[in-house]
Amino acid sequence: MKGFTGAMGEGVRRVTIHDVAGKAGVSTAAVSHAFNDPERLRATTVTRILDAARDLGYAPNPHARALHSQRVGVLGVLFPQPIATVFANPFFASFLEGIGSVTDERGIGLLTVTPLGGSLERAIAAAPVDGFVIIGLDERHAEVAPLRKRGVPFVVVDGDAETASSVNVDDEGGAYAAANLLLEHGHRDILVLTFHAPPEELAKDLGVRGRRLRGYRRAFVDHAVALDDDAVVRTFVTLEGGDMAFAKAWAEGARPTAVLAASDIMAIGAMRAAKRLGLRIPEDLEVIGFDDIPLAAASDPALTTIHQPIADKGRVATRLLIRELDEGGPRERIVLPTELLLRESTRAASKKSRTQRVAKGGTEREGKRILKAAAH
Amino acid sequence: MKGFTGAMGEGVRRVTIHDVAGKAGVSTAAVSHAFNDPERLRATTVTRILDAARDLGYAPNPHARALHSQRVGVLGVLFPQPIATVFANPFFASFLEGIGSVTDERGIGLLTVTPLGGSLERAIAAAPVDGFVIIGLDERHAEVAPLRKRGVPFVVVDGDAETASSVNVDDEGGAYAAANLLLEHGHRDILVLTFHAPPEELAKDLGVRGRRLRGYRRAFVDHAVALDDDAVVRTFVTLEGGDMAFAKAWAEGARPTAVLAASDIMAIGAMRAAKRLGLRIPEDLEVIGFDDIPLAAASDPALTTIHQPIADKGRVATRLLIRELDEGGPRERIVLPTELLLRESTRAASKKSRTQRVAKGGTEREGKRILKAAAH
DNA sequence: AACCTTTTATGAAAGGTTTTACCGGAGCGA
DNA sequence: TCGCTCCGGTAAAACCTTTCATAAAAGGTT
Repeated sequence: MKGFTGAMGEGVRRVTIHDVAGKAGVSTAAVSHAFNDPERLRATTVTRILDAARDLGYAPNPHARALHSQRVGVLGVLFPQPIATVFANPFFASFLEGIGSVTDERGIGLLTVTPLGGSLERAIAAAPVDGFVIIGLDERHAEVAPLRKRGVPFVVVDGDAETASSVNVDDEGGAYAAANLLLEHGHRDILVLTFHAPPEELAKDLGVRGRRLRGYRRAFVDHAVALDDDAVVRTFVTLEGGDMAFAKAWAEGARPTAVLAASDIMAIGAMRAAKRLGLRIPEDLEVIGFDDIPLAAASDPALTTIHQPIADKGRVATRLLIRELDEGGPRERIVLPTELLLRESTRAASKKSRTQRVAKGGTEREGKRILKAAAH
Repeated sequence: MKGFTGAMGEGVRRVTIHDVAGKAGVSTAAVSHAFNDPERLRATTVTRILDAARDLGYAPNPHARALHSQRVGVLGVLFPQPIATVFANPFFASFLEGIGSVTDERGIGLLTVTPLGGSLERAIAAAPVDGFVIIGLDERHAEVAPLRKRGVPFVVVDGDAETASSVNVDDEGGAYAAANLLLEHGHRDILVLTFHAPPEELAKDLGVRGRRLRGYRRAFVDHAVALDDDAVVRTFVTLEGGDMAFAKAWAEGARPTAVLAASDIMAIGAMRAAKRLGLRIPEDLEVIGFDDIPLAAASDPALTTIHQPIADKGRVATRLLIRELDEGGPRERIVLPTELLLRESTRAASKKSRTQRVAKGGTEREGKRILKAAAH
């Protein structure tokens, strides 16, 4: 860890508990008590101390406090990618919003932790936090393992964990519903857009990518439709990635009548490419995404997609972590429901409500029930 | 500060430098040296210590390190509002992206700090950071003043500061350009949407709001057009705020031919209301925003606006702060340029490039030059 | 072998807080 | 008056690391 090396701005030594004790004519212990357990002291003494503290502008040193209590009141959110890309991604924005709503109400700080000089492990070691929410990284990941050893509690989101709590959404069920919709519409030539992943995940269809792909595949099997390997394309989780992937497939002669994208942003990219090629959506091409990012509703046409409760994932994970920190609560595996959201990029099949539930999903309320049920 | 109270997850006492020293048969000082200044030790000793450390899974305690060195390697970003609203706001997302790009490359952590139980002051006191980037808060703000006393360096963004560096954009110039465009298009009945602000700022037209309003007013004066007080409406910086404000003005009989909004999101809200009322944009109503958030380009019609380099503000502020921390660099006042971006919510006036520069603005490169120039 | 100079390693202090154990005194009942 | 409890407060240890001054070891000279 490099960080800063130079000297402090001004030479103003910070006022410490000793200064306050001196001014108030008491011991440092008394000052500490005045702040943390005023009952133990005579009322007059307390006010005398508090007055002195205010005059001096005293505030307890967070580092000293943390060192002693082994608690800083800060939670780390561990991302596998540079922070700039994190904040540029609306998915993470929603996720952080969920986490933030909990930390805020508990008066806890939020530290974003990203690879330090390429190494997540170093970043983890240097982070002054009480626990981690880990997103999109498997517990088995080499960089994460040391956490266990250090005894720092963590919760895994969008990943599997044996030794820690985990929060996931029903990726497979959502993917099944998405593929099922297109197959029911009669499509037989569907382009599947999925994303890049580390080799070990690819090999075993692990992680989010694997689960979604499994859902797609299961629907194809149930409809007795073959899913050609050529029809499954891996690309980047960006608008450009989706655009390129569709354009490339088209250029190579593919003529899909529908697109099944494992992420909204790729779906929107594919729509852009399709429109450029003169295709009408949904008349010539039906498109369905995954995630329901804010842009999905605003895109043209509005994107039919699988909604997943992104902010809720953050909220649930954070509550779990805090409980583990506070009470050493039990490990849990939470799976939140997903939901099919019919918008304009697919043809209306019935005159039912535009928002219909996925068979395997459920309402948000059910999601909370799942959480509660699992809590015992 | 409440935070956690309970016991640590497992009883596994963390491995300390003493454990490593014991295992390697050396003193704790030697272990410290092995990590921080290996040259001082014999090579064989170093490897022996490092091996022991690895076996034990040792990592230096960040809190102890921070306490001793008076440095944690974490920067705080101070927001005047709950964290959930922060991450929900694309403006802040861009801003954080800029900050993050710098902290990341320096291996520094990023802590978001928001009011703790309603009090920013308490949040500030409890935050384990080396310095703050303060956004949208005046240095004179009662909650911020204690920072000075505590000797924690900070940089103010979108606010004025006497005793600290500040980073702002040319709000007034941008606003002038926006108003000027509409006035040149011949509009005489313009609805101005501005936002709520604390009373003291309102009174003196301080802060971002004041500067933008000043720019609008100056243009009106230059065009010898009166700006009626009724035509300046204060509302919330949300889509709903802009929608409501326009609808209300309309309901009260106002029939503006153009809208001058001090923020994109309000402009988009106003467009929504106008479309609902059957107005065509830009034929019946020209609209211009401010900020150039991502949504501005995606809205329908695409919003003409004043671009401000949001991410750059974050980057510049962070570099300034780090320099002050490292070298105690001098205070600076940076003003970054703004830029008029012509899109679809205003009528095309000429066949020139769709992006044209504001007289008082400049390119990004010029922005950097300003920074550099000011650095001496 | 004695002495000097480097090199290598250590002891102890410092950094600021919280907390445990304890102490002196006051009040009270016997 | 003795002995007990309770109150208000304090001393000192503990949290873990880094660093300064210094000691010990190693190596080289005479």
